Amino acid sequence: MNKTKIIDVLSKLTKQYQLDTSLKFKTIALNKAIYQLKQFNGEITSGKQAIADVNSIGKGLGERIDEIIKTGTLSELKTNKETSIQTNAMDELLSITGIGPTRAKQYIKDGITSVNKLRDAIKDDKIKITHHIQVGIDYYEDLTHKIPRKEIDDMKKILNKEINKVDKELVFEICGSYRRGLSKSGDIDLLISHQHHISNIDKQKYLPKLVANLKKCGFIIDSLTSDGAKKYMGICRIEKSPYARRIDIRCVDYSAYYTGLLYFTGSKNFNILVRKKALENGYSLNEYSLTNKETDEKVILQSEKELFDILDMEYFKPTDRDL
DNA sequence: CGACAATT
DNA sequence: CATAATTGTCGA
Repeated sequence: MNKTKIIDVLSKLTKQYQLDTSLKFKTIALNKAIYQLKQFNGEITSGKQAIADVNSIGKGLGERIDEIIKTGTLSELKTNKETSIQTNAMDELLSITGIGPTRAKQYIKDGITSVNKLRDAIKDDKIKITHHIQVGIDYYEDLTHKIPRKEIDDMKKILNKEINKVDKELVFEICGSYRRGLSKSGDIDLLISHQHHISNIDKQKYLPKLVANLKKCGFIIDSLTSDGAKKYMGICRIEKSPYARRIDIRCVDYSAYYTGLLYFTGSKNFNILVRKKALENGYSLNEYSLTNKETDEKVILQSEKELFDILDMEYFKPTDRDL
């Protein structure tokens, strides 16, 4: 009860912070603190107690929590209509892919406060936009919908067929929340590699070839990137589905396949856990490699399981990584 | 080309 | 102090 109120007020404060790009890192810190407050099971009785019991809360936030407990709000929180219009506009504009804080702020200054107003401004030739933003607007409604697992199962068949057409020995996996077994996903996160190319896989042009095939068969219907040999971002759709979907494809050297698989499967919290475990065991881990810090040697993994063994931790199935 | 924006 | 790499856009 008490905690919810505090989170509620602090959430309003982050939205207000978002309007000022110079407060970028304060916003990040505040969001981190809100996340920790949500994780914390228990009452918040004072700022002092919050500092002691909850991670990511320091002196400044402690004082703010005391103020919220005492007055129910924060004096720095603006309540005027203008600010609330701006925070809502910021939320909506930032939800368009291709628009970040800098552009959103500029648009709001120009009186563009919603997706529809942005559409009008483009139609009336008032502003210029990137291709990425155009695609973000074109598919805005579609992309608000989550993807049912069954639909990705169907996509997997198409992907398997087209990947095989490029090269029979390519390996691939759909990562992200799909691999973690969730019933819905925000996008499709595809990782591809090839056992015989331990480095410079991009020279083989597997990714551009695959993208060309996926366009030809009608699966990919629009693109956010075009020339990349390592990373592709675009829009896809299967006939049965009422909505277009976001797809990301990464092509990595086989030497980085299993670290990439781990990284792109997540979850974010699980990755943090494994990286920490790696450090404790004298290794550093990122999406590209597992490196022994003593010898500076990179371990070329042959499976995910091998990574868990080296780090002396029990194997986590993908479906157990949703922390 | 380099600086900047945005994404993951 | 604040993740790093990839890609796209714009202006000199």
